[in-house]
Amino acid sequence: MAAMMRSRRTDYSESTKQALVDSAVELFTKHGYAATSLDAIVKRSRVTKGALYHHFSGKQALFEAAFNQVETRAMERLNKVIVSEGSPWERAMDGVQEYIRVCLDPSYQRLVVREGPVVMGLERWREAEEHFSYGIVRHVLEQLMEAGEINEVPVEVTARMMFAALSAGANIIAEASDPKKASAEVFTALINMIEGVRCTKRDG
Amino acid sequence: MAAMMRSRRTDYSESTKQALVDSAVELFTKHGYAATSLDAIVKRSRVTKGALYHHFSGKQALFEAAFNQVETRAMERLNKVIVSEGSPWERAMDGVQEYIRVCLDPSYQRLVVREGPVVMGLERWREAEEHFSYGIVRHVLEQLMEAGEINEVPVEVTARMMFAALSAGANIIAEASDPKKASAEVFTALINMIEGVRCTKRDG
DNA sequence: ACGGGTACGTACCGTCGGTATGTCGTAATC
DNA sequence: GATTACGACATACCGACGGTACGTACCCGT
Repeated sequence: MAAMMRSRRTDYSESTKQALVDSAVELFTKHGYAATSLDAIVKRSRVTKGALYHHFSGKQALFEAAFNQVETRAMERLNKVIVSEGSPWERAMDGVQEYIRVCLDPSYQRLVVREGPVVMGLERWREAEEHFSYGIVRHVLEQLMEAGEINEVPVEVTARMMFAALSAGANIIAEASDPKKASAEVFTALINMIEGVRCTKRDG
Repeated sequence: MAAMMRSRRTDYSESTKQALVDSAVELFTKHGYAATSLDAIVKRSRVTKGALYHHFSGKQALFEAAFNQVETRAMERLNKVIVSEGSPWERAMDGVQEYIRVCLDPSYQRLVVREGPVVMGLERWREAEEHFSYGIVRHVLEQLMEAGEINEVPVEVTARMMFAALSAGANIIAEASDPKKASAEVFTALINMIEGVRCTKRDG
């Protein structure tokens, strides 16, 4: 017997759920969490609050769904770059550049970087970041250490702080009147920071 | 004619206003901006909403008053260290250590670092930070460059990213089970980052 | 003493997150 | 193929909270 056929109802259901998440991402990005009413979200999704509360337990849960969607998309982009060929150092540099590009996405900035910790609470946010962007930064850093590219450093702490510097850099670029110039400056500033821990035996 | 005597009424008025700000700082720190109701604040201050709306235009304005109080106290501590004697490099290091200590204040973390940009909006927050902590970081960095301690770098960008790394480091320490160890790790990680831009002609 | 203005207190309104309940269509069961 | 059961919503409503309108007591200069 063939696998149970996917019912039409299920299609519709997932479609509305996806519509709710999409609307949430857009409106939360544009106006922020607090300034976005559920009425606005369901209106844009052409459903009612009944539908929303059928799929999600509340406003926070909807935010987390939106958060996860944005994070997942960002992580997919990053992973492509990280696993490509090249030396660990090169891949790390490519990763940095790609992450800066990721941070230029307004949704990523607003939902993940800025409002995430406030809305979800620090604990849950950290938990989520562990599986996503921060986890990647940490992974890259560990690979660099294993490859002998950089000195031994407290990984956890360094990764977090580098991650924060990265996010801040992305914010600068996003607001800059001259993104090209800002992007270059951020990149050099980052390189400088990383040079501080780079193994002295190697050269550029 | 002598200067107008400070009336008893004015004393009372400022006292209530101060009580409102103090309550705001405490409750916002403990439960966050959204989870703190005005009713709770006025109850703790033993006044009513009429008093609150007489002194402040709304919840946001009250938050900014609390924000400014926390920031001002923090800045006073930092300025004492920065203007003390010693070489630019030493003063900078002292400043870093003191700022880490400042960041251990839960009010500073919650109001200034985390909720500030979300509640006040990025624009107003940046504006405020320009006069406070970020302004100091930038100032120290410029002094180091003038003194020839570090290489020429894009000041604005580097200052912002260093500032972000600092804040992240403070967060780590605040949550760590072993604050002493975390504090040491954060400090070394920071030194590493700064070493990346330190002028190579000099030695430790 | 008295008019005026400051510093509040009281009562109320609109909005918004959340809930309880009804309804309609589809899918499993016989 | 009629019946039943359940999933996927819609509708109506509640309580909490931010904000407003208005009233009032008290001080202060004249």
